[in-house]
Amino acid sequence: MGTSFLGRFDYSIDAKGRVNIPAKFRKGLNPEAEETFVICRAPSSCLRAYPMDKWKNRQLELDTLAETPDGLKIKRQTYGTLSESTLDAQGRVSLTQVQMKLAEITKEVTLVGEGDYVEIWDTEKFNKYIGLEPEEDGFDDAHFNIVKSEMEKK
Amino acid sequence: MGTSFLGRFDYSIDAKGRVNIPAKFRKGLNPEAEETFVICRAPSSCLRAYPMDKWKNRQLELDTLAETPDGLKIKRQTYGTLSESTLDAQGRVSLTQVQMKLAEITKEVTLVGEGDYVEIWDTEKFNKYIGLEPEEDGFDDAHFNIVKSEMEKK
DNA sequence: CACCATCACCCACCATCACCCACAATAACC
DNA sequence: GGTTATTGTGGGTGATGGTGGGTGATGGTG
Repeated sequence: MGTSFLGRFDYSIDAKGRVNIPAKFRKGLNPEAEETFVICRAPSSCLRAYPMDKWKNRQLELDTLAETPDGLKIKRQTYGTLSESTLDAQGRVSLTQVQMKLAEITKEVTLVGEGDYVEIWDTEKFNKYIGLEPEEDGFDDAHFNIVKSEMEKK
Repeated sequence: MGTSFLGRFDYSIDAKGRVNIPAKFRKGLNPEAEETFVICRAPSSCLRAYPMDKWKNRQLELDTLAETPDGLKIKRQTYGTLSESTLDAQGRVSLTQVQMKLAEITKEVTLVGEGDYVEIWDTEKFNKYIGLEPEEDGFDDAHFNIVKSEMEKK
């Protein structure tokens, strides 16, 4: 099975593009994942790291996409930023230049466990996105929009 | 079986039209492929390289196309840019003039593993296509369009 | 049949990455 | 609170992988 990834962790990326994976996540890894993550692009120009076993499902989804302009683009945008990375002896994965450029990662990195996968963000960018600065982030708007649309369904 | 091709790799093409195939992909090659790729045209004016064994399936698909104007055109556009290329001792394939012209390949080349096949692009062209510059690329739009159309099916 | 261009094969160099070790900082434990 | 285990960070090095060029065989052309 493997446990699900939960929690936020802040690390730094070194000159070789290596980022630490939280010990907690490493311990929860499925043996079938073979210590390997698939890292690719996700919405809002961030990265997602799937342990190998979980990635399989995601790939199945991608492969069923029709070869429409949108379908092709999504596939290429995903595969075109993708890499496989196996944990080194210290429990790190490494990012490619392309991935770092896309996610605007420079030095500080934030990992967010979201169940089956881990998102990798530039720390500053992520803080802005979630609106660590109170009252500026649209959290309330998004929340109330959803509540509202739920109510309209009924 | 052979593993599926995954990941992006950037190389350069030499004066003889030779492009490297990632060591990772070579290792995943099926013995039945006999180190040989079939290279042909794909949507968006790029190239696809199928290992011989996987190509067979693609050819079956093509052969079932009806002889409508569209069907004929697709077949001729595919067969008309096609070449077979066997890996040399350094693990490279070579592209034809026609293929390079079609894909606008000059020097830098990007290979994208997409499961059963590998796409070959001019690096600059590909970066523009996938929108490496964040927030300008329509990734989110395409993503949400697909999610939306999935929801509408249900 | 002679000539020339092209391709397949061979060899040599250099950059990059995977692996290894070493240390610092933190957390856990007694 | 002191000691030990764990976790995160950084850097060196040898093996592997990518690039470029030379040469003889092969096939097309006049």
